[in-house]
Amino acid sequence: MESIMSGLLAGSASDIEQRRCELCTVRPLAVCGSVAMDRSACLAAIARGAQLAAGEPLFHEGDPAVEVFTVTSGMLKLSKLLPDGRRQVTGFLMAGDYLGLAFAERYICSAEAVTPVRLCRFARSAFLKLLDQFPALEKALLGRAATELAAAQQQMLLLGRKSAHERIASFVLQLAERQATKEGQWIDVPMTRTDIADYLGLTIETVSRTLTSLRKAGLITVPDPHHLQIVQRARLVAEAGG
Amino acid sequence: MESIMSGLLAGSASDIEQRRCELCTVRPLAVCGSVAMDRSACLAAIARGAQLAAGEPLFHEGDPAVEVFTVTSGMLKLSKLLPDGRRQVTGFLMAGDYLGLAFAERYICSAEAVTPVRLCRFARSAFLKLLDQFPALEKALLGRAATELAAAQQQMLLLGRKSAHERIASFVLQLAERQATKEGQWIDVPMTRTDIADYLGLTIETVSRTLTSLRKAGLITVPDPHHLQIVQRARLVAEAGG
DNA sequence: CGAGAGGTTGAGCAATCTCAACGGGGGTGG
DNA sequence: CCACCCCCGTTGAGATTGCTCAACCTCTCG
Repeated sequence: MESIMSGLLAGSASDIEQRRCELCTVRPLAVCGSVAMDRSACLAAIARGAQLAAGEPLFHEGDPAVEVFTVTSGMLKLSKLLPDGRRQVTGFLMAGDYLGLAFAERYICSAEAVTPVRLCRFARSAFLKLLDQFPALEKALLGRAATELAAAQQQMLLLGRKSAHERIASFVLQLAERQATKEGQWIDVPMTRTDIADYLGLTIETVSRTLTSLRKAGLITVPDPHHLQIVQRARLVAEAGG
Repeated sequence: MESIMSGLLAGSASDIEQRRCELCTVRPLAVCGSVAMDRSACLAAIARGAQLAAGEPLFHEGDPAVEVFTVTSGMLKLSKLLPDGRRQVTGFLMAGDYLGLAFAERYICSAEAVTPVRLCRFARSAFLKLLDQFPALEKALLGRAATELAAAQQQMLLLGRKSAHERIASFVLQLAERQATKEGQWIDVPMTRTDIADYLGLTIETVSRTLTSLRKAGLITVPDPHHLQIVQRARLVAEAGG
């Protein structure tokens, strides 16, 4: 249970290994941040572990939101669909992220595993009770929501006003940032070109072409479709256009 | 103070008139919803009234977030800028809306009055204290954040995947919905074509042309640039593409 | 009365999409 | 074990949507 707390309260990506939920996995837990709590009360929240294979859906847009989740490893994508099948990926979630905003009655988007995923699942009702017991958790959640809102606005700026080159450059930089990559290190790209396209509001062909163009211009290298490396960070930042 | 509470707790747009903040305006208050509260404690929050003329900025992206606000009348727009001046409007706020998410140290976007605006302003520190005193307020805020997040995701879908026609049709329907317009009633369009374009990720020319095209197709009428009317709702919904 | 802001319309252009072909890798079934 | 298929990614050529540039109109405000 502490891990949920720490997952929500801790921000840095460096201690991901220590965030695994002890109710869900076997891994013992590290210190639990600043929240004082009654562990047995927490245990009452009937958390359960869960795993998803790559490509497996967790829930669909419009399903009743009976559970909330925290990701302990792997990557998920959130998406929305238009009736004719056009898709918009609204975000990628990684270890430590929270899923299924506690106050909507139904999920507002679909969630699907990009890589194999491990998570903690909680009955929503139990989670809501937990919020009452631990005000600090509620504050953390509010902070999380604010962060997500800021990210959403940034993405609106990208989708509404940036060119394909700028979108791809921004995306690469964002990937690097979330992985705390140092200059020259490999960056993991777990998602497919289709996922990237649906995230950036482009087609897969444009994603592919633009990556090729950045590669040919010497800003990045792309050893295989699921790895890349930033070669000229400054020029890539310029290409990202703010 | 009750009005802030009710502004945050009440959802429906129908009682806007009863939401005016009594600390800021002269209007007496209606019932205050479900929150028990100590009024004098609330008054301690040093709320102040404020007015803005159309076009006047309230704050800019990146400014230290020393105050939070609730809108009591008029319309505001939120926007983000790229270094070269491209703009994305991330939302329009109306009476009852909340401004300046309490947990960020700096404003993540700029706010500017579209029409003359009245609002309540609170020192952020006082507002945060208030949150501690009234857990229900915090819950309401969390609910607000969830709603905004859902709207943001919907907007990402629009920006990433919808055509110009679909964007305009969606926008018109959204305007009608927020004004609780009945079929055939006039819809107010307080913002300029530039604002609409920056909200929908289009140019003003495309906005203008597309509205003309919807008008010529008989789906709407546009008596003047700041008013319109839905004539064939079903076809407009179809045009909005989900 | 002139200037400027906001809006509409037209013509041409270009970024991005669509359609199509092709190649590699992995899983599956014969 | 191998052939086949399917998914994923890349590349090319042509089509199209929406942008750019430009003219013009109306209304408001000095």
